[in-house]
Amino acid sequence: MSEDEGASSAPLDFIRQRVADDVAAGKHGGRVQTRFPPEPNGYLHIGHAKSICLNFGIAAEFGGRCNLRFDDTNPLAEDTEYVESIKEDVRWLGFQWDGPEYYASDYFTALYEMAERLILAGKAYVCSLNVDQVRQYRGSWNSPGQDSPDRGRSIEENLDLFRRMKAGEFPDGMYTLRAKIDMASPNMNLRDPALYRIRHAHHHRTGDQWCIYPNYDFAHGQSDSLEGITHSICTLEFEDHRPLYEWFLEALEIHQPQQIEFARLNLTNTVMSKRRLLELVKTGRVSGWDDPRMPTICGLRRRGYSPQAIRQFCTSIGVTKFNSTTPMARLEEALRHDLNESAPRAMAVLEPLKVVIENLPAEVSETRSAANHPAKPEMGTREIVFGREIYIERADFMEEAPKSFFRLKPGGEVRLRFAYVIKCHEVVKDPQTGEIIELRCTYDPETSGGKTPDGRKVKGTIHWVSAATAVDAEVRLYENLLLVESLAEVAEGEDWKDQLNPGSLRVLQGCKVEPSLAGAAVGQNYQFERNGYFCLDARDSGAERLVFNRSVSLREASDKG
RNA sequence: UGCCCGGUGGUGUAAUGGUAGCACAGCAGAUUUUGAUUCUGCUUGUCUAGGUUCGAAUCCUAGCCGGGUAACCA
Repeated sequence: MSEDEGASSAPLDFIRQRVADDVAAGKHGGRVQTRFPPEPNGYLHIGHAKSICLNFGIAAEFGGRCNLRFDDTNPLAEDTEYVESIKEDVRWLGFQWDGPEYYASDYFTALYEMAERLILAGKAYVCSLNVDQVRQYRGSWNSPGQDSPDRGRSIEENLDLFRRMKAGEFPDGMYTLRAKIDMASPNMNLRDPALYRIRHAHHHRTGDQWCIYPNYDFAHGQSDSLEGITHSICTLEFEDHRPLYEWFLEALEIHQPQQIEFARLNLTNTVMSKRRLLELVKTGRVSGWDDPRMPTICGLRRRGYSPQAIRQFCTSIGVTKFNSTTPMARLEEALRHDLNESAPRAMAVLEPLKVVIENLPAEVSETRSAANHPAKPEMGTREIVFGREIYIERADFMEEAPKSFFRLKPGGEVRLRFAYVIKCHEVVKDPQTGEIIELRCTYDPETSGGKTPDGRKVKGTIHWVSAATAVDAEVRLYENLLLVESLAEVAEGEDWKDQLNPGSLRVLQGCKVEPSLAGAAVGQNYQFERNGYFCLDARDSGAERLVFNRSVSLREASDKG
């Protein structure tokens, strides 16, 4: 990891401060152990990356360990497809969990035994209320709940019923196991929460071995405890669950990790909820979980984001309890910051306009040397060919240009990067449509390498590719998924999908790229000079077809003519 | 309406009772064979009202505003 990711000199966020205090105080013997606990019911996104960087980062910085644990207590939602993608994404981000990957389902037997212990201690009971009744009995914010009629069931009967639940004697929903806490608690989570529900469902790992499954609250804390977690870091919405988390561990008298909550990441102009992400995939609004417009880790990867850019972004946004929204520009800036350093440069013309150099014979071609990085000679050079016919960007020519436009115009000069200064003499148009189809220019042989020995100023420099050696490519340009910054702005009753940006994907065919790019490898980032950062599309590129994704554009001056 | 949590420039984030700093964005300038990069400078902030203190962004009280919360989801 690069220097600017280091946390050594940076001030500690409130969680790291707390961990540091605990270590200093010798809590847990000075040991630090965290965990990243995804539910395998969807793909990881940039919000998860924040959590991953936090948990793995803290473990690394304090000489501790970090577990990967799948929180798979709901067989209806979970699948091995998600398990595999999550493992791949965590690794790709640059983290390695300690030991094997863990699963809450590994603890089903242990959790079952804990439940029996609670029953034996008179702290849990089997309840026959259905979902609606439970809701009614729970009361409201302003009124206390009522005890379930089964709350006074004997320990023997509770144990018998619970064992028969496990044995599969009852249909789904007939009984639940509930904690006996306080139906009048101001914290709803403490009004006799459900611990176990009957679900005759196939689990992705335990198969049909179980027909009762623990709920999150009963599984999470004890899983943390079983693994010896010291700091259980989660998002803000679990804050109200902390008293329950602690209640179970105290009732069971087992190792007690400290739950600490932080604010999840919100990004502008995109969607982050698993539900909406799934909806985009299912309705075909995007090509899949790894569509380059998606804020998923695999989407960002395919888009061309580097793991270090994502990590750098995650450390730069900080960790607090304040519910904030980070501008998407911030993520993009992190990518530019990384790729500006590391990406070799190349030339590619996205919307080609042919230029004929009239004073250069067709049979003459010149080889020129081009730097792969303007500030890093150690990245070497490559050879590019200059010939009579070249392509330039249509946008780099203007027939009637304002003064502020300093690229090519009729009668004007412009420098071809790494080559010569050319002058435009004639604009050839399609007689029918009036569309500009070709420019007739001459080059100045005295300006080899773009230098002007006579000292005249040529302000504009544009990129180009030679027609003779150019390779065809498809280029995909991306914009934000959402037109609005936040879906909170969408009125009640409206479909949030109406806010999707219809221009989020623009496909350009017939782009002309320099021949060196024909050998581009998946995972290699390039800067196409003056156009942005690009990478080969991992899914749609092939031997016969070059497809490049624009990861992010270059920053652009606002007064560009 | 209860309970819990939060509120520092436009956006985020530091300052741990002692000079309100940094990043991103914005603006201005320098450099530049990428209108990129780099460099320099600038604008903008402690929710409100009381209190404690020599001194408060920080501690206390009240209010205001924002978020979370009443699945057999996680």
